[in-house]
Amino acid sequence: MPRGRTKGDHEAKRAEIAEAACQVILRLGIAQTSLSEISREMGYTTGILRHYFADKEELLLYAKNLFFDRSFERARAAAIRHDGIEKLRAMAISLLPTDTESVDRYRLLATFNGHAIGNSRLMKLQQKRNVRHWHVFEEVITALIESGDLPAQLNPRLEACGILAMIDGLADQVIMEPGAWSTNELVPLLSRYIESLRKPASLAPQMGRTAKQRSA
Amino acid sequence: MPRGRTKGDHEAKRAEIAEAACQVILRLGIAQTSLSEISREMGYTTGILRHYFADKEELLLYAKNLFFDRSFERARAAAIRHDGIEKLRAMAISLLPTDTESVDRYRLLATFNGHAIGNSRLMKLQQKRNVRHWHVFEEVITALIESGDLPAQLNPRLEACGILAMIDGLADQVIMEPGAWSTNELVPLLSRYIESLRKPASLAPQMGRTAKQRSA
Amino acid sequence: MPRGRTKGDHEAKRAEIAEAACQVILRLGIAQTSLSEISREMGYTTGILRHYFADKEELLLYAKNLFFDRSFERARAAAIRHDGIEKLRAMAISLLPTDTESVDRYRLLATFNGHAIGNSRLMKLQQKRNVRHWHVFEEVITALIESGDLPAQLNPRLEACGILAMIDGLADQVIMEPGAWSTNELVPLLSRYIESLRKPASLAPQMGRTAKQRSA
Amino acid sequence: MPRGRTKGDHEAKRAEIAEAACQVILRLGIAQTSLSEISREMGYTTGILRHYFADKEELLLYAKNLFFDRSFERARAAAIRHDGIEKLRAMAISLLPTDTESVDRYRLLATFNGHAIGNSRLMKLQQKRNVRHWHVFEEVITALIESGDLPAQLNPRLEACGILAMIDGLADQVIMEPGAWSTNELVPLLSRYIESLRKPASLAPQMGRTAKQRSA
DNA sequence: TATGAATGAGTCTTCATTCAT
DNA sequence: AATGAATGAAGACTCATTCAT
Repeated sequence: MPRGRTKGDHEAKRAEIAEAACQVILRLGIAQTSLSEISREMGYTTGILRHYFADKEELLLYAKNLFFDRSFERARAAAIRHDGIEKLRAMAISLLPTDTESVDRYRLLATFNGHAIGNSRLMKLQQKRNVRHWHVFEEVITALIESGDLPAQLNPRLEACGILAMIDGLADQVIMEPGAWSTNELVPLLSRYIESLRKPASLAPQMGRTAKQRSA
Repeated sequence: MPRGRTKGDHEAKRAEIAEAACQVILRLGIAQTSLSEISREMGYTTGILRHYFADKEELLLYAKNLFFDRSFERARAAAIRHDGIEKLRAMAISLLPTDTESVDRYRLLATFNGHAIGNSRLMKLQQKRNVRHWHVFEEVITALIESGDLPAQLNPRLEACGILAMIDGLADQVIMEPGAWSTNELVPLLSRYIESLRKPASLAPQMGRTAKQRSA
Repeated sequence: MPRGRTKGDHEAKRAEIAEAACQVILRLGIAQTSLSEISREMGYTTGILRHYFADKEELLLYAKNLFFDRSFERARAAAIRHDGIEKLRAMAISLLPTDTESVDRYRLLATFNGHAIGNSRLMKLQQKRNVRHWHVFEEVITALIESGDLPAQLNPRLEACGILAMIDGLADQVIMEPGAWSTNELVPLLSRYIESLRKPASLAPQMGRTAKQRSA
Repeated sequence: MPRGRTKGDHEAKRAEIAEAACQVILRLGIAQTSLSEISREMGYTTGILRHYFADKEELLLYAKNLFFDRSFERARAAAIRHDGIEKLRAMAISLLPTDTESVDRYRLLATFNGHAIGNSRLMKLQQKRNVRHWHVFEEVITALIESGDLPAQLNPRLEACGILAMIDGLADQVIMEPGAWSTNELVPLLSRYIESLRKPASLAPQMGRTAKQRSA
């Protein structure tokens, strides 16, 4: 082999760099995340980054995708062992921030989301990830409706959005006060939400914000 | 001396600057928000900022507080005209992102939250705001339990967290795809969630992520 | 006047900076002309350049224009005191590099021309300057033809190009060996060239590079 | 050992690299010409250059010489088939930029000349090339004077400079607007210039720039 | 109060060069 | 001979901050 180095290393190194970048972000915040700090995190010098990424933006983008695009695979994997509405519940719960690693993942998500505000290019990329995410849920919900496990009047797209909202919202709370919420509290909360999809009667005729119908 | 309004003007100018800062953040993203851009937004030059804020950090902090500390007052105000569980619903709905202004408020929130990751000082400040926020809900929920409108076994603190999670989570979704979700969809979703608090039977005995108990 | 500084300074400072840039280019070459060297040349620090120029390219462009766009005004001024073919001669001679200052001007010209190769944007700008330059000559030649001072069969555009070529070519030679050519040598050479425009008989029937007509 | 050609290959590779360097310079400009771009132009990677050149400067110098040192051989070759003043004309015309290749040669010349400004070492090298260049013309002119084809009062050194100036000056114009000047225009112009050497009467008594003598 | 000139540190980016393979 | 990983220095550019007016 006349190659000075092997080719496989390249992608692995990109991942290593991305990992380092995430560590720095979590430690110092994205505003203080400099390339020199990232390379120092790895024990290298700045110049090396150029071998693997065209510029800082590409590096951050890669880092973002590397970690988040995997999360919905996790959800799919969690679903596979369950049936009926349990499938939905298993998926949702698998996405909850339950340990340091998953909390950090949500901290990174919050970072990248915040970073995308005001940057339409980044925002579009975040959108895409998000859409892919709730497609996973949408599919399962649609199947559950067809199988009769969930009421027919549910809008799968909206319900997928709702579940994701609940999960992300809880994650936001956990991020903010890591010690304040235990898995034992969050799981039942999320379970009850999913359970509530089965009796969506009250969803019927509600309009806008003045909503006075129920007082009748 | 007729300059009695001097101090008031001073505070008014601080608010004006903070407003400009938020506009710039929404337009360019916080990473691209420079002091010169903020002053240009107002039609002034950089030097003026020094008269009103010690440094950039103070300015951003002030901007953040100015807009977010008001949001839960809005919720309180919305609650006042309602009774029973309707009070809770009205508060929640009043916080939903329904127009450009409120969407922008959540975009700013996402920005500041992301910006606080990795910066413990900022994070603590965000926490405080958040705590104050769900205290408002906690109080109302506690009152509703006492009045019998909500089941006694509910944990007010946790339920407040849940409602806020739902609202913030929905806001996150709206931020990402502003046109995708209408108020007519979000309000019933949120209403159903609040409705589900009334029958928390299923909340009882759920553990961890394996959760197979209910299939018995 | 509530102004911190006067406005007139601004343009003057730009010229001062441009002047410094040219000095550095002449001393170190354009490849070694860094912004820090330019600011050091002026006794300032690097940051100041940003007040007056968006980036390095704009600075260099401004420097180029500042010095070269004036040169053909010099030619026009030189022409004004003369008539007939003497006008042409006076213009041409006024453009010759005769002292340190004018030699430096041609050294800068060579630098900027070389710098524009491979950069179509810069090249277009150089073109424009050049075109304006020989328009000055073209006009005078056209007038001299009409007045009968020069033969009617001359192509003013081509002859303008020829005179400029002669001048620039001589300047190139002078640049390369500053001491080798005296004004006393160059002026007669250029004069004879201009003189030769009066008897353009031989210009008639010459084609391409094989040119065998004279052997007849 | 059948590697008798090793050294020849080495030199051939140097030329190949130099050729690539020139292509990159013409495409991107010398300021943007990086070693990695040069090696990429050849389909190699950066490391290879080290085997053939000590550093970048040596490479560029080699590239410069490779192409320009050949040009006056071209002139000599063109001269050989002609006699009398035709010899001079043939030489001059052979140096005119008439096709893409020769235009590119002058573009490179302008680049290297510009690059040498402010760098005395490079400037001296350019000088040497230039001197060799007009020595070729000087010799021919001297011979033509001796043979009576040109007037005795001509200064061969100065006239060589003049012819080169005319050629280089025209080349400068062609470089700037490649499509603007045809060979059919340039050749007669240059021919007339050379023709004018035969009647150098007017060269006699001209001084400085005030030159009013001829109006007597 | 407001300006804008000037600073200077920090960051990204480029790139020639080295070297193990 | 050729690769490409890694270095490290240098340069452009950004920007918060200071300050004389």
